[in-house]
Amino acid sequence: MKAGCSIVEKPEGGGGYQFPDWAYKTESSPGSRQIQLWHFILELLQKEEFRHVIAWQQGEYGEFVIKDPDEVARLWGRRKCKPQMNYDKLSRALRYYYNKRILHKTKGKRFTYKFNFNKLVMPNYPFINIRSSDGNLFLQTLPIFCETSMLSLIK
DNA sequence: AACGGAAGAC
DNA sequence: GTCTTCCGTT
Repeated sequence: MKAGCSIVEKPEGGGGYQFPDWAYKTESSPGSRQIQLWHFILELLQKEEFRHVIAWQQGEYGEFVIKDPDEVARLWGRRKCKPQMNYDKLSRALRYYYNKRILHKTKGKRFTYKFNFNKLVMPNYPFINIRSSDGNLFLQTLPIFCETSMLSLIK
C-alpha cells in the first residue's frame, strides 16, 4: 500500500452536494474504475472554496479558467495519489480529451478550456437525473444545461 | 504555454 | 481504456 493514499475527500456539512449524482459517480458507476479528470474538474468548479483556483468563465457557457495551475495539479495529484503531478502532466491528460470531444481549448486564452457538455453529458445522463433538490442553485452551477438541451426539454 | 508522439502503469 | 511520465517541437 502506498503511503498517503488514504485520503477520502468528501464534501462535508456546509458545502454539500449541489451537483447531481452522476457528477460523483466515479466509483459507483457501472463498470467504472478510478475517478476521471473531467469529473474532478467539475467537482472543483462546483465548489465556491476553489473559485480562486478554478472557475467558470462568465459569458461562455462551459468555459472555465484554471487560475492556479499548480494548485489544481496538486489537488489532482492528491486525489490520485500521484504526488509528482504537475500542470504539465495534467494538461497532457486534458489534451487527450480533445479527440474524445470532452473538452477543447479556448485558443488565445491562457489556462482556459471549454467543456463540450451537449456532446458529453446529455446523451449519457437523462434529464431526470440532473435534477437537484435546489433547482436555482443548480442553474447557477451549470448554466450550460439551460442554454442547450434543457431549454428544449423545458419548453 | 500549448501541442502531441511514445511508452508504460494500472 | 484513462491517464502518467517524459520530452521534442512550435
